[in-house]
Amino acid sequence: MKEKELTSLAVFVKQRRKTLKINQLELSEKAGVGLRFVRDLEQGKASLRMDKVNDVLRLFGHELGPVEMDRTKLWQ
Amino acid sequence: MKEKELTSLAVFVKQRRKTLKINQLELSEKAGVGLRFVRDLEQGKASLRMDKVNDVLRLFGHELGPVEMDRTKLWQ
DNA sequence: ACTATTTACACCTTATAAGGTATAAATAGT
DNA sequence: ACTATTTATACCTTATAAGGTGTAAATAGT
Repeated sequence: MKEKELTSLAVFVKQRRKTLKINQLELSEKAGVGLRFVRDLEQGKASLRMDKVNDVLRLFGHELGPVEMDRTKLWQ
Repeated sequence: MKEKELTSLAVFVKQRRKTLKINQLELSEKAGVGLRFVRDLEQGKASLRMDKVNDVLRLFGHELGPVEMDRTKLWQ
């Protein structure tokens, strides 16, 4: 049981992709990134490159920016 | 004249650091990243690793997340 | 203006993300 | 249940970020 933490970013991308009714391959092509990258992104990999993530987010009219940490994370 | 675009993330970090009255070296130590990384971050380097950026943002109670693109960027 | 501190930039090495391919698992459609 | 499609995981190579060191430029303090 891996229980990998699903980040809000991962959830965001997956949900947006679903709304567009496209699969990971199509998303990767539209974004100009590799299929493997989209997979890693939706799986919550933490060490991705910002510029590549932004290539994907741009399709949804979004980009990476600093947001307040959710308070449950603040004390560890 | 380089005219490197200063991203909102870069500005955010620099401003927060200033309010804490610490220099780049101190920030890098607190965050557990290299000095060079902090420099690149404040200079707006686009290809940084998300996890390292988050190591810095955590000090300010923030983290990377998807935010709406500012509308001026939407059509190029 | 002078000096000390801080920040920027270049070169180099090492660590690792990105991406391809292949396979397995999961999910959806009938 | 069966089958097709989609998604996840592993192995490998290549590209490049991270970080150290050194030097130059910029900024701040007097």
